[in-house]
Amino acid sequence: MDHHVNEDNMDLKRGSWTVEEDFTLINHIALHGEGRWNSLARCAGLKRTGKSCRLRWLNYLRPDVRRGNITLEEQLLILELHSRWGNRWSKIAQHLPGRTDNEIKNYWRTRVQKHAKQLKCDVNSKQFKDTIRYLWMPRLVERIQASSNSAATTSITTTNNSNNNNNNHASTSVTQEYSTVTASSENSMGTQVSPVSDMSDCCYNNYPINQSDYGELLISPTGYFQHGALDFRTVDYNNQQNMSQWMEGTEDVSDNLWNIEDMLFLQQQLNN
DNA sequence: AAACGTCTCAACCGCTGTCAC
DNA sequence: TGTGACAGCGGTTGAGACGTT
Repeated sequence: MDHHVNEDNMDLKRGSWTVEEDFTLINHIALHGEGRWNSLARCAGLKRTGKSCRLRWLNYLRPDVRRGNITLEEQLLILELHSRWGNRWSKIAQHLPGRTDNEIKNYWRTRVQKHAKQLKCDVNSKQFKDTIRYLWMPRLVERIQASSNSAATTSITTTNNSNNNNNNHASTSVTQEYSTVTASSENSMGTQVSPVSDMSDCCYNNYPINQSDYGELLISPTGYFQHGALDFRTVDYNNQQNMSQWMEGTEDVSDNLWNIEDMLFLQQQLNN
């Protein structure tokens, strides 16, 4: 058997896909459907493994795939779902329509882990997770609110069309998701509350929400964040320059969620 | 302009789970 | 029950883009 596999592998192509290969794969799937990837690769005349064809289709060629520009709402959802499930990328991707596990994984590695590195703390540490949950995520919610409010204001001043609510659907529903999970997870104080009951509950498309609910989302379920119980002294902030660089951030949306108040708060924690 | 470092993301790899036989 | 084929997952890599000196 190995001999057979090796023989087959001898002329297998690897590396980047060409336009012609993409075209062949798309056409073949349009005619015969996806699945049975090894035989699909053979029948289509592609000198690729079934795995490679599957990956190319799912991550790039599929018509409903969305790439680039991960929105604030999506960032919030990724942070939240990762806090719940860890590196279960495909499971997380199921709740971001059009996004692939690969893209979410890349986002996490390039954006989120970068911050942990800059702070010189473990990305899996409780401190970093709390920083995400009680500083980064509320900041995202604020920004989502701000952008949806300004969008609403703009549309009110330009038109009285009652369908404008649709513009805010993604941001409202995703913050509802954040609210639900924040209230249902375990924090670093060890408070255990009930998990979300059903997978379908998690899909942010399913959540209607009132704008007035936002305020409550910004308060941690136990309130411990407000009174310094979050012990940032255990985080290695000796390199204050690194922290400042992180807070002041780069052009990336997720890097600009910090303002001077956050910095002061963190420094207070250090001094206590 | 060139050399170098860093970042991004598409693609690959190894492993595990599932299913048909 | 064992085995092989395949699908799917998470971790890792490397080419190219981009920024800096």
